[in-house]
Amino acid sequence: MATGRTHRPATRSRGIPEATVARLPLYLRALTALSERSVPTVSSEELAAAAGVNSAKLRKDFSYLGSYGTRGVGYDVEYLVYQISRELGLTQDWPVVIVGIGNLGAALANYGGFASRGFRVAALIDADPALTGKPVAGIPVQHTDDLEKIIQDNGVSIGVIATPAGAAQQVCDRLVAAGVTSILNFAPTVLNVPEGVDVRKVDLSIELQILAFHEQRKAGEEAAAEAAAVPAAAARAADSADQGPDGDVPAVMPA
Amino acid sequence: MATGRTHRPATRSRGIPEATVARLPLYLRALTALSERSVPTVSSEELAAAAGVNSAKLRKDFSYLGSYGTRGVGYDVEYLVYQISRELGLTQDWPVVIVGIGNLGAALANYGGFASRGFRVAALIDADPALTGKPVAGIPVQHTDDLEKIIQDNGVSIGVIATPAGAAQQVCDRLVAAGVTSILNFAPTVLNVPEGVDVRKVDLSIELQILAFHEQRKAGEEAAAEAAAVPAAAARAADSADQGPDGDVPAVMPA
DNA sequence: GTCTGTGAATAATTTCACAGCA
DNA sequence: TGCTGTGAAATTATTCACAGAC
Repeated sequence: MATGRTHRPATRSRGIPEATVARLPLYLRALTALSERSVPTVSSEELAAAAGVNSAKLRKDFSYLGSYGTRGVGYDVEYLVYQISRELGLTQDWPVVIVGIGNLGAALANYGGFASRGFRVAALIDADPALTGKPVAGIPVQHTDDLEKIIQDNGVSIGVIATPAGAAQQVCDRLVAAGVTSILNFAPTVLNVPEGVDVRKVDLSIELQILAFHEQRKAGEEAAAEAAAVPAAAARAADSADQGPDGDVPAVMPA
Repeated sequence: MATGRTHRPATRSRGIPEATVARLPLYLRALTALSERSVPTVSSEELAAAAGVNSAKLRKDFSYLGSYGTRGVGYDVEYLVYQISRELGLTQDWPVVIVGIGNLGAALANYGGFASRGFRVAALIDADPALTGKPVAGIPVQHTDDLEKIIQDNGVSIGVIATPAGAAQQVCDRLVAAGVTSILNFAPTVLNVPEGVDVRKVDLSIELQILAFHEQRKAGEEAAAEAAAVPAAAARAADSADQGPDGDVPAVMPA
């Protein structure tokens, strides 16, 4: 699989930096909460705190969207909710299909956060005939055989893959062939897609691994620091000291 | 590796950039797959393709870990698996608790990707007494009342929150008070934690929203020009050429 | 010749700090 | 006065391009 190119256009889609786009949903959520509490306006400082970012970053982000605030006052909550929703494309209805209705697929089907934000679960699809017809989250599961028809009948352009890793690429290929151009992938595998198709990946174990890295550093800062700064042989000696199981360190060493 | 002192703000995580840490699990997964196929060595080009990144980035990333490759040859797969695992802290056992055993919590409990990477689900915890004692993924669910005891008895330092948003902060506070210092949060809310506690967030709907943004852009540039007049959307040439400027790597995808 | 490791160049992102408007 | 909007500076990340080990 050397074709590589599966990622978004490294350049800004329009004027908006990718990092900013990734934060817009955070702001939107914080704003929605304020809106529900009928808060009329909010300062960059307050909103930033609610979204978990700092205020300079938030103001910079908003500056890419336009000048939607009022100096000396802050931002109008409702207006900003609308502007961000529109910018994210959430003022329209997005039918999505979820493929792979295991535990995770069922969790996704039940997840309220989709429906409340312009996403509509148009269909659930699974390869297991035993599931076909059974309702999950009130939606009957359909069989993979009908995938193409389902996509086309519902005008689906966003697909969610929650299958085992082994099935993901095949499902992806079929989704893309049927017209899907954005894929949210929960399967722990790298998907190959043609130019023009966006893939985002959510990997449960990757996040844990990143936490483990930081956790380990908290546990013993200096020991780890030495290990990497020192030539391989020393590093290896160092860690065979505290590792026992797992057989041993692979014998092959460069140099 | 250049043990030499570049003046780096010692405030930051050791020498390894956060962006690199976030990619190590990707490399590790690709390497594990190669290892299972008994592939002895791999070049940066091949491994990068398997991990979905470009080779210069991969080599740069590895250079932060040390010089684990062999010029003219590539990387020894087993050795690299070991080094990255060690760097990520996966050579030790991490007991984790999952709090909130709904659909998502059950999916996480069943997820094989944890066990295979040094994470051990030490306990499942839920506030619903009806669930208490029932096994999920072979592990009996325990009641929230015992949260502190469970954390302490099992020496848990990593907690996973899969509760509804409303319960997340409270659960988080109790986890932290009981000694947890890393939290993986699936609840759609911003968690407040004291200094020294790491939080990573996985938000299912945020990813979909980012996709919708790009999808909208694909659908028609003119729609976006509705409210705010922007300079014409320069349709930028795609970044088609991705591989090295030298020889094209043979593409696997048949157009 | 091949392929890694890495300085140097470039690009993206964050932060600073303050001008300017309500 | 209070707070936004934004150039400029600082920081971080990516890519280039090539020296050097095999």
